[in-house]
Amino acid sequence: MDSRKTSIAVEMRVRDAGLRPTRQRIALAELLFAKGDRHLSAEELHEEALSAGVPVSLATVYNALHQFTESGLLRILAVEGSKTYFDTNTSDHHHFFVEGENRVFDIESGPVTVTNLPEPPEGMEIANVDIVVRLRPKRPA
Amino acid sequence: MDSRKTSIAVEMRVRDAGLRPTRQRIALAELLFAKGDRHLSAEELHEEALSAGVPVSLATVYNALHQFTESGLLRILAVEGSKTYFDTNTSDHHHFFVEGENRVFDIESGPVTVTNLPEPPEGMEIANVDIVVRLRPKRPA
DNA sequence: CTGTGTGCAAACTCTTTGCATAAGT
DNA sequence: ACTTATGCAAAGAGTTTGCACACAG
Repeated sequence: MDSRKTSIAVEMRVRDAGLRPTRQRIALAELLFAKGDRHLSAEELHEEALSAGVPVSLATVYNALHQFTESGLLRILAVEGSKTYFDTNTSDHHHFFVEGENRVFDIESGPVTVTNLPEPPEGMEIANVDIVVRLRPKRPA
Repeated sequence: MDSRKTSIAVEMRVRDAGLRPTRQRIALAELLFAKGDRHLSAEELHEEALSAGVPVSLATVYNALHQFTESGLLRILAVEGSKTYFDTNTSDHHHFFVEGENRVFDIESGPVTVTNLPEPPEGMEIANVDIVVRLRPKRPA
């Protein structure tokens, strides 16, 4: 991968989000957006950054994740569990959730559709629809 | 409402779940199951119990909620946010989620359906499908 | 230069745990 | 009596915050 080219694209992305393209934010954005759709927690991203030789602090990772989320670059995943997971795919798509393991992965988008969605209450509009298909190990018959 | 009759039904429910019908568990189960579908956090249930004159400790509320969940009397809601919400309706149904307020309420069940659900991966089966319709205040045009 | 971002450590919130006491069977 | 549940307080995990220093424009 050409990391110089990636950096520039990512830098623009950060700048377009109204954020100063600092070393840390660019490094984090690169980790987040370089490899397609990802679901990860602050702690996971922090470790990844350290492994990649980017000595960013956990607090900065939290800041960046929230700022990216506010700017629409990320979305927070609606899954149970103590940690917050961020999703790099902000378009409408859905997830499998593995019970017990707290593991999440995308449902290959395409066919899944919801029909007969109810009207939202007065004064509200639908921001998006999340579908979580909860999986459990198949127990032998 | 006839609280004596309610107590007996609730007591059986707790007993059938394999749990000793202690004062606290019965009182909590009554609060939970008396008024139809509810979504609440441990802290909310705790406060409700205290208001109802049942001096139960928060730790016991947590214990009871988890035990009820393991027994299939409750389900954990898949919504973002720091608190865990429990749902007294364990059948397949779906939710509105109000952004910002962390408020959840049922979608009047009936018409909503999902089509073209993907196959679960090998060795896994679908435990259930949660649909969360995220709402935001409608902003004037 | 000026203002925003970062790092650290402490604070905070929600939840779990350990152990003595109380209650259920 | 014997066993399991409860309550309290302390510990733990995840996240947020305050403030001095560093960096981007």
